Amino acid sequence: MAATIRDVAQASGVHVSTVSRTFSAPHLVNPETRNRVLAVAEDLGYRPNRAARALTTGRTHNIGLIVADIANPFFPPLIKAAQAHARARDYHVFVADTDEDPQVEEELIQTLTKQVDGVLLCSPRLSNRAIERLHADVPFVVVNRRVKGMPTILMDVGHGARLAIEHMTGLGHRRIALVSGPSGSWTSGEMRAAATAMEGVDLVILGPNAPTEQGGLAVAADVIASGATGVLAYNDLVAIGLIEGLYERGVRVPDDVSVVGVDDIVSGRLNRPKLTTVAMPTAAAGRMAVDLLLQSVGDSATPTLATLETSLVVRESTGEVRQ
Amino acid sequence: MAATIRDVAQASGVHVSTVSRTFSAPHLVNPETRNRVLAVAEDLGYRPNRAARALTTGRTHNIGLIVADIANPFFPPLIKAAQAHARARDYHVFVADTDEDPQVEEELIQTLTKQVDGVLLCSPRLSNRAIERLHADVPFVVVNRRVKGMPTILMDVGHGARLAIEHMTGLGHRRIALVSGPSGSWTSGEMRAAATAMEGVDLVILGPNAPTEQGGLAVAADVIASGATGVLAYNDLVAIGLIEGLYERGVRVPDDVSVVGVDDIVSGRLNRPKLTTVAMPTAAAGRMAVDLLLQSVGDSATPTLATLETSLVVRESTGEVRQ
DNA sequence: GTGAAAGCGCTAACAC
DNA sequence: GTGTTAGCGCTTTCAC
Repeated sequence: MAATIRDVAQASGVHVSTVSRTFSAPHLVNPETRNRVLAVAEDLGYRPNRAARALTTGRTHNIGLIVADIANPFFPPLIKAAQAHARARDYHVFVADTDEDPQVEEELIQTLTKQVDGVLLCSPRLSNRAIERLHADVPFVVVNRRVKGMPTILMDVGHGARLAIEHMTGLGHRRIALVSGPSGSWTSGEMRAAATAMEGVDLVILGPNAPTEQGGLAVAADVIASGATGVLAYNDLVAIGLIEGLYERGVRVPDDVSVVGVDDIVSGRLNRPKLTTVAMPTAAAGRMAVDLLLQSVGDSATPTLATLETSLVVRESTGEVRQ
Repeated sequence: MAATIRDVAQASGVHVSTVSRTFSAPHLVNPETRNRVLAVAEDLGYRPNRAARALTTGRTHNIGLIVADIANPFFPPLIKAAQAHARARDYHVFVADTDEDPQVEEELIQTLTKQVDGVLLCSPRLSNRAIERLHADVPFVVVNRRVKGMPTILMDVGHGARLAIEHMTGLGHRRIALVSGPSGSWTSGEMRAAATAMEGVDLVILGPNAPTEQGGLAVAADVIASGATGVLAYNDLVAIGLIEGLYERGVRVPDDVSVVGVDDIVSGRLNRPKLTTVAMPTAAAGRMAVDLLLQSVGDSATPTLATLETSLVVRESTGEVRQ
């Protein structure tokens, strides 16, 4: 059995409270005693039990990170960044995957609340009502979704959509197709709003579509039928599927049609043609979400909204319109 | 503040132990009482505090999952599967990323041990000595690495390598290049051993190489110089980089050279040419690792070795040798 | 600066 | 079948 605080106390001839202090309030203990305790602790391989500590302090030093789908390439960079950032602040992170199921998500959060100081909700499927209810038990930060009065990280995909469309009109494209995502998606809504508001663009909206390669593949025929020469896809997966679908129908990218994705996942960089895309600041979002969460754990009454900028990465899937 | 066991006891007119029993040993309590307690608990939104429970039972119902790099596309399917499987068994999972740093890894495991019942180590960078030392404090399962006397999940990449090479020789390729991975890698060693043992193959080994797209890109010139017409790459990332590098040098895949990867990451399916690859059973490995871990938590004395089969997925990056 | 003691939320003997 | 009690490993008053 691993050493406990009592073992250390006994072995160093002080009482448990002194040992406790040397770890949680070192300045309160005589340097000499402190060093002795530290030496013994080192010797015994003692490490404070965080769970036991949590019982009295109310701080678990854990956070929960809930994403829709770990295997969706959009998430791993966010998870990685959030985890690294949390750990640098001495927090461990539970990660869980809801498989896009609201039921699972709610159940999950409930069993997690007691073990964490807060939860990071990434693109939750839960209703606002459910989120607000759960919020009574544990602090939240939501990413890419708006829930009133809740700390939020948004990625400004509307701006990215504008950049993408301007990029294409700059290349001479007039008729632009927006391949939208699932109907409930906040991101899709933002893209649509931004695109619709732009002037001098002959916009056609296609969708809703599944946010996957399949979704892109399936919409290829519609894109061709629409007569658009420029396409902004809901995300990179859709863009890649679409390019594939166009290719199968003898339409070349970027020669015949230009395609822009959203997210900047790894596959887009690896693919040929390399995908022009709206880069989402996923890593930054992960870090900032952790910061916001840790901060709102301290003082609960500060809902904040942070909007992170997106940018356009021009690669090979866009080109000048054919004469 | 959330309801505790005492609140429930008081509100339902029984003692805490009875409440405790209704949750952890329901059969020991009178159905009538049990229902009453359950109703009150539901009403109060009571959920047992798992951390507190762990303090007395010694079972946290958490596991740790440590991977080298969350953003490496090899891992997310494993993480996803392990997490889902664990949760189905009422376990939560901490996931952590060591960024390939042994120092970080060891420190991480140490702070995690008290909060988990066991740790899943995926392709650890730690020395065997360090692993064995840590093992005194917490059960482990290691994936794709051999540590004596430790429960292990291996993916039979040697078999996959044989399949890949046979596939290429079957297409008429005689001279085959093995683009190996980092020198310490168990996977790379297995591939090499399997390839070397094959007869009737004119094998040339290139490497070690970085396990990344860059590694593949950098080795392209050597592959061409080697005169090989078939290549087995350390993993898909390397294969994709290599194809890119060959392409830049005017060498076409599969027309001039056939390339096989290992892993079966998403990008390989999305890329053109779609990658022929040795599919690693990552999801199955994740699930099985959890099973093994949970089992070895029960009875500590059963180190087991499970070897999972790999398979060859033939897609578009391999073809008949040019006449 | 250090010790004593209570208590965090829960389980596990042991009584009855 | 249920109550009583001790205690898991730790922090935190409160004394001294």
